[in-house]
Amino acid sequence: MNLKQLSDRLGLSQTTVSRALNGYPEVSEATRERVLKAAQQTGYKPNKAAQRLATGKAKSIGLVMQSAPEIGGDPHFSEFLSGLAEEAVKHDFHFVMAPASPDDELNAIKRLIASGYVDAIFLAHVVDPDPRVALLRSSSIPYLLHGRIMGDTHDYPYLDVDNEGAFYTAAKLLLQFGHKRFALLNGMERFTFAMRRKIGLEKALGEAGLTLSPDLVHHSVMGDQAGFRAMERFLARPERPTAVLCASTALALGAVRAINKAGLKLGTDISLIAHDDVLTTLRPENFSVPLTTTRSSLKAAGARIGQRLIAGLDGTGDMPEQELWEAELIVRASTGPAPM
Amino acid sequence: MNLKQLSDRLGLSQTTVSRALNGYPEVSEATRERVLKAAQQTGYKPNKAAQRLATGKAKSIGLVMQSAPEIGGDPHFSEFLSGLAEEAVKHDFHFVMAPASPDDELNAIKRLIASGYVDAIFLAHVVDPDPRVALLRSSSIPYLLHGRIMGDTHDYPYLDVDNEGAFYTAAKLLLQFGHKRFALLNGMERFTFAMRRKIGLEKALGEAGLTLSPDLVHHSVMGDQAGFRAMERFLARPERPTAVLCASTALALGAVRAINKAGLKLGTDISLIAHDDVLTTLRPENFSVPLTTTRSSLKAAGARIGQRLIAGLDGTGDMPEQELWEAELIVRASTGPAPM
DNA sequence: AGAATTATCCAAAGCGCTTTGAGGATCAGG
DNA sequence: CCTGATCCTCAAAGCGCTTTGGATAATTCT
Repeated sequence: MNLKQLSDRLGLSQTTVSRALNGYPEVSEATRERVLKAAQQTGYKPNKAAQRLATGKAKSIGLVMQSAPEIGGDPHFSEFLSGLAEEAVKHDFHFVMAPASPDDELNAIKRLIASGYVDAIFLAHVVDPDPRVALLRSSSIPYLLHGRIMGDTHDYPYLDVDNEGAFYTAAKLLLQFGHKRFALLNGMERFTFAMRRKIGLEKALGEAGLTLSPDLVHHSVMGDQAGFRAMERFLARPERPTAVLCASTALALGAVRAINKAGLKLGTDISLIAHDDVLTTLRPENFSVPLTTTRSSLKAAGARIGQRLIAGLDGTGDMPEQELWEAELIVRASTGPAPM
Repeated sequence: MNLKQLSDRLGLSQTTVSRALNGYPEVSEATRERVLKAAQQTGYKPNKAAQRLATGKAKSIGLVMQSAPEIGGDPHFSEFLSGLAEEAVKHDFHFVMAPASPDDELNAIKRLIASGYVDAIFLAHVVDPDPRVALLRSSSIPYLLHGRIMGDTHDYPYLDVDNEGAFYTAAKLLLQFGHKRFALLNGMERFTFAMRRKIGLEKALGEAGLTLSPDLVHHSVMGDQAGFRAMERFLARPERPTAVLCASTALALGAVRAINKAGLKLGTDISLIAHDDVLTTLRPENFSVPLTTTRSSLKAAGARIGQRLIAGLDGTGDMPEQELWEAELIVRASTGPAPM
């Protein structure tokens, strides 16, 4: 069923039907009702591609999804997506996901923009320098980053968590407890969120006259396996760390296992703080020793990004261009005084 | 840059340019090369919406994503998606995700079909009866299910894991070990995969003259928290189970924690087998006591589904309509003889 | 050389929608 | 009864692409 058929059936012109459907004032209430009812009955749904072609708007936001094996089943990604989705569904938006191999991401974005399929583009996993950001900047399509590039230039729209501040605060707490030897289980080094977390930690240590030993820093995907392995290595060192910062609860899961296996007691022999993205499947409060965390909901970030993007497109937008969310420090049992 | 501009610039007609670009034979090699080069230089990318409108094909597959809070950040979903994506990227397909609140899913599918944005539809989280399947069946759009409805009718295309067989086999192993009291930590009751797993377990028990106590069956989302709580309840019962089947490693994670907390030894006091979807972030072999599992990669399923869907659209397809994958039983340390 | 192919290229229609610029009713006021 | 204003409705153009049915130029055959 298309517009023509529907209007023929109603004995009206396509114009009138289209206007009735889209809420234009030039059509009488009686007619509008008749049209609406007929559309309902016949199950008429406008063809999006045609609509898109005619209006230039598509109520859709695009995202390229890196389909690297390492990033594939990332629960962080899906958690974020679910927030985005929740917001999208409210406004009848959908997303177009263009999967791309990592080396082809730039082209994927170009294709996505040129395709005319999307009204706006969202980007995550920011690195530095990030050619994708440069591309978006020079294109005319609205976009929004989850994360920031490094440096203090704020001439692009983003939503980010204050990762530096989060780990700075976390480190401060551990320093107060008298810890001196810190380890860091971080995400992939190329991502700016990981860089900033490291910087936050180093800053706090620096203020206490300490430095972060490169041997006690680990960068990897944020899975429990990586956490376990890295932690085992850390614990095997002659001077093992007494305080650990983890970039995710998944890493922490592995780390805790290594700690248990080594016969150490979490919160006593060794303190740990993890960043908590509030993943539905892995809650820090449910660890055998509940985890102290810096918390910031990924899902909420997704929802907020959806909101901003959509509002921007609707022209409703009077949104801040940049947003920096503070993470909450939630103290639980995994942190305690440094052992003597 | 659009077709008209490009052809003007080349002094050719749109027809010729279009044909050159799409590999039709009616154009000389010299011209084709000239066109291709110009397209390259100007960065011309055909407008997908227009292409779609003209051809009816869009190289895109649609999926409605339930945006229920419970299902939101499901790592199973993203694991699957990553497989799908990997396959899609190979063939330059993309997906259109239509988020939908659970009570509106049917409409979301209808909209997606009518939108003309997608060439095929994929569905997961099959329930029974599943109105979505009925809808797809009666529509003319190609589709594919991940999972099956109940019963033995095979008149719709699907890819499923033999969940019944997997849990049957798992239960058999435990029965051989002399276990008599079984518990089941399952996914949401309404999903057919959960139903089938329960059936598999019951069948094995039935053959041994045993029955599954309803008090030792738990249905919930597959997160560690739910696993922990349910397991704690099970262990608090006067006659606690000696064997547990878990529908996911995330559930198992919680269950194991409860077991540890109760001071029981996994693989000795209590045996556990989990279904392993091969999530990147949670590997059963990395549990403190490595988990015996029934394994079937979700990601591989995603890839396979992408492959079938795409092949079907290309007409390349000579694919089986139905596929049932057997899960492998991988025995590790979490299973052992029933305690005396 | 003239006719019949064949190789190239083109004009125009059409996909389903929105939107502009007018035209036909309908109603009130003179 | 006629005029101007107010509603309502319509025909047609256009969004950017593919594709059908010719046309023109180049090539081959007799």
